[in-house]
Amino acid sequence: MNKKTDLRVLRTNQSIRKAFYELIQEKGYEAITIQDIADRAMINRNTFYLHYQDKPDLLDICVDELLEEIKNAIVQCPISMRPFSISTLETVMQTILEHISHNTSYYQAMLVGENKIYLFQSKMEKIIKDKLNEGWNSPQGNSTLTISKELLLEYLVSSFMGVVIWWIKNDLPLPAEEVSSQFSKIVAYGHLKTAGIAVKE
Amino acid sequence: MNKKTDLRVLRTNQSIRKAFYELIQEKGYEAITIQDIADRAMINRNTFYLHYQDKPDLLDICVDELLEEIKNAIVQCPISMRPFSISTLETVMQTILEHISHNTSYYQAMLVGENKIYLFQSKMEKIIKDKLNEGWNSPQGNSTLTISKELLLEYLVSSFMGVVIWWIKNDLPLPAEEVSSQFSKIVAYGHLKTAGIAVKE
DNA sequence: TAAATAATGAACGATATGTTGTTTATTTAT
DNA sequence: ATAAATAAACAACATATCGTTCATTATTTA
Repeated sequence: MNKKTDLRVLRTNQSIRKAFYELIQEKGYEAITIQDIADRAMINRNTFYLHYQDKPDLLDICVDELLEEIKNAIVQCPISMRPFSISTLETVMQTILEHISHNTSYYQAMLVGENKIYLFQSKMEKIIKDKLNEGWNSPQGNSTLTISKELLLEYLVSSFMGVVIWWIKNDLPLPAEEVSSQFSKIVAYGHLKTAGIAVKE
Repeated sequence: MNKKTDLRVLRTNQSIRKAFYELIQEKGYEAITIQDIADRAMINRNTFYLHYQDKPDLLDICVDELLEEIKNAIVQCPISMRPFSISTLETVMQTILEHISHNTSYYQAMLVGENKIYLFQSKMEKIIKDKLNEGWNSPQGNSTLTISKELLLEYLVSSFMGVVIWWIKNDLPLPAEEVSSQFSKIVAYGHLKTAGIAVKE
């Protein structure tokens, strides 16, 4: 009687999700029709509407479900920005990378290729930004930054996402610990010096 | 007789572009119908098809025209990555920022807000990446980087775009020279130290 | 086994698309 | 200034997708 106990509901729903992720990678979200999903999931087009309002509804639910997992993964990571603690930033990234490594195909569909879902990236950026922002909200009084905090956050989030996406796109070429370790070093010391590139004024 | 001399063509085309940019910001690209554009531009729906194949065609042309200007702006900027020269990176960013400041409304529509055009950002990232990549193509032999060059490029481009978008989003709060100067310093020395934030191991 | 409910299948109106003609208005060239 | 060229307007069309309704069939739960 409960919606989640009826095997038909579960099976249909699984088929829809699977078909949807496949089609996103094949033809991109916008090009997908409800009939496409129904055909691939081998259900009647009408059945789709018994489970989701429309295509954006399906996308939102998929996106939010994945992001909810990221939120849960990092919620207990401690974070401190003043003083900046390398280990905490490293922990956040490593936690996220490890979560991604257990659900690679989903994140591949969401974040890689010309059919990637920019809504997902944008929402994920917000989550990272909020998390990093926590580190500044500790009651230590305002100090005098020579750069706008907003600019700093933007910079940090952008590079963070850049590295994460690079990692997924290249099929996780390095262990999660190594990527997060290198990233935090780059952030702290400047990536050119970290990489061993000479700098001339 | 030439398509570009007939005032009717020019006027109609201008109306279409203007309507298109407005509608992108108002309701987002996907929600726009050809009829919307025709109504706003005060032309017959049919007339649209005399100028563009379809909606994606119009978008592509708008995007590529803007990007062409960016390409032209930075094509003559010298760039060197080994040794890394702060001034060259600074020059590239400053050139781009100044170009943007002369066409703010277009870049606002393309890069800011929930209706931004991710295709544009993605193509712009590629242009920046190619440009930065030039700096490595000088014949100096392979050196041993401690980080993958691809990772480094991804990091650089992501942070570059992050700063640019932040700048546009906040209505160009600082002069272009200052943003590009600070950015290159962050890149070279690490943003935390640049910002005056203490780092603890 | 009976009741509940999920899924099917057919049909519908509404909306947007892209195309094809024809007519009107404007521009260019003679 | 006028005639030829062409852009734009207007109407009509077939097609596709959407979201909904309703009756019927199949499956699951109680």
